[in-house]
Amino acid sequence: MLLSNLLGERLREKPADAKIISQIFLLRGGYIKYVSNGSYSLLLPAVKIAAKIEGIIRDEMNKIGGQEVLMPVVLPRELWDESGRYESVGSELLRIKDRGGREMLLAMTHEEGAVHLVRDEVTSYGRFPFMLYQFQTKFRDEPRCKGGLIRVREFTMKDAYSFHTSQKDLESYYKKCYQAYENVFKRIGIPEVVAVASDTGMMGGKVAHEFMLLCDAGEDTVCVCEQCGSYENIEVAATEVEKNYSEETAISEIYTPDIETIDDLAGFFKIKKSEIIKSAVFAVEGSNKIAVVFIRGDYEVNETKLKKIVKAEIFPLEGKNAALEFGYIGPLNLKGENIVTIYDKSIEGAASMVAGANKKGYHYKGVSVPRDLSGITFVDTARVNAGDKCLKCGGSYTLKKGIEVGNIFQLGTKYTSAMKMSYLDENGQNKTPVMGCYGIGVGRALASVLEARHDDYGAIWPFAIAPWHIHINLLSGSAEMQKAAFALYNKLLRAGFEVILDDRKVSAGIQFADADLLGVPYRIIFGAKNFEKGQVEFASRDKSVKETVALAEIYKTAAAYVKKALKSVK
RNA sequence: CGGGGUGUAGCGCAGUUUGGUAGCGCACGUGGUUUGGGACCAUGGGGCCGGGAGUUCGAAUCUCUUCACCCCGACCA
Repeated sequence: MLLSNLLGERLREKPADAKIISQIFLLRGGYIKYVSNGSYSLLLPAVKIAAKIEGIIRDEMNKIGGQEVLMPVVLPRELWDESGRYESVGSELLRIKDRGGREMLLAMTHEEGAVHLVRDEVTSYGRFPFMLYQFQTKFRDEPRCKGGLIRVREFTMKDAYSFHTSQKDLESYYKKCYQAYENVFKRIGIPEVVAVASDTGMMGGKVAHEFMLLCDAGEDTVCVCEQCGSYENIEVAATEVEKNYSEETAISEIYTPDIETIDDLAGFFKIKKSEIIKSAVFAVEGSNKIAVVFIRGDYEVNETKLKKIVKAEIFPLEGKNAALEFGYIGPLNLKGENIVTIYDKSIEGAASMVAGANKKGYHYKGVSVPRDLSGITFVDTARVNAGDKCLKCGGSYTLKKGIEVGNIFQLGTKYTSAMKMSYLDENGQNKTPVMGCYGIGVGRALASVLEARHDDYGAIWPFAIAPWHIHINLLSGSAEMQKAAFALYNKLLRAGFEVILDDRKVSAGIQFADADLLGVPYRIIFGAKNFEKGQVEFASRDKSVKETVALAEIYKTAAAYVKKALKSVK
């Protein structure tokens, strides 16, 4: 490739709307071009990197017995009606109509498609287990996209689906896939990706892991215990709340005008937040019920946990409601129709607490949960705080941000039973297969590598996924030097190496800056001064190699480095 | 969907307060001097000032409206 022919403008300045490292360098380096909210065109460097990432994923999927397929992006509504997801999934699912007015959808994931693909054919236990996968465009109508390729509406995803005759078999395959994922992330250059125990969300199923790159650009919060090496998504992480409550005291009603927030209360009573019972109010979707959660003042409600408890979508409620006195809601004397009260474990046994009196301008002091409330059960709805105790080892949690690059789910029979897939077992009995699914976002993986592998000037692509192996800078000089550079370029190409030659007549500074943005692992520099002495410079992008080589030797040197690198990534 | 902000050339921005010929830097074309970390001189091309409606002799600038984008929150596989 001649750089003079490469499409994709490289920018000197950071685009105003770009916020995170990978987005800035992808835009500045001419890898991607913004089209509209959450969609980008990819230019050659990004396409080449994505293809290499796909190649590595494909290799690892094949190694665990996967077979590649390709399903349609546009699916008929009927298929999603079978699983119930046409109704249950919200507006992230883009619903469209064809010319005949038939209802279609842009598949955002392919459990339905995968079951449809195999259910007529695989009707005997002898055909199990198997896994199929594809690389395919997904469209998800996200409410808010950001971060370049980190969170987009249209993207390429590797999605895989495995089918089994037992949960046990699924579990053993799940382990293989887990290992395959670790291999993928290692091979594409981000071995630091960790597996995080996670919620299964709308996918259903029991066990799930997210593979996360821990970094500040991440949108998920991961609860990490350094002591025992456990990683959990904050959505599922649990802790045992530290309790040391004071003696019971008599209850009294206190006039607290305009003291409505936890901070104000703590200040007013000169107490800690942990001495307050907080009330969090949520609307429950699909009913007129209102869930009121009583939780200790130093904790927040984890909405994922709450969703599971009320078995419905929930939305935080603020402001006016006839039955509730916002700012003064408490567990005692709470009246009102359609109110569901939920008590978090953090207030179990709590005494001498401050809580709302359900009367405008008043709070109670001296509330004792064991004494003043009866017949209640406590559930875990609390969002873990940094420093909380790890349930596994007693260590203390830290909270970190992470980018979810991939995920794996044990789905169980949610889709196979809903879509009436069955097979005959050894005894001629009808059985429902057990499913797993496994995804990796290719573009997100690309962006994640960039988040982890860059310097102040641009990308430092790991060799295995770099768009080119060698970048030749041809600075201004004699016609003879030009000839030599092109001769080397052609020789390397013929030998099968991927080479980009900067043949533009621009200053050295521009050439170097653009080379840094493109992040190619090895660089050969033809400059007049060295060339007069019969030499060229050979350097690596990560600065670990920099040597001046005789012109006669440069092919050998470059080929040796690249061959060695090629071998190491196999 | 709620709160805040921004829309002016491919990119980064000024101009809007106080209405009066649409500007600067980078990028791009041409000629020349340069050439190892984003050179310089000269010259040129590129704009419905996000869209619509209004006020006005006159609107990038004032009013109304609409759209898009960004940030915080909500949502999210």
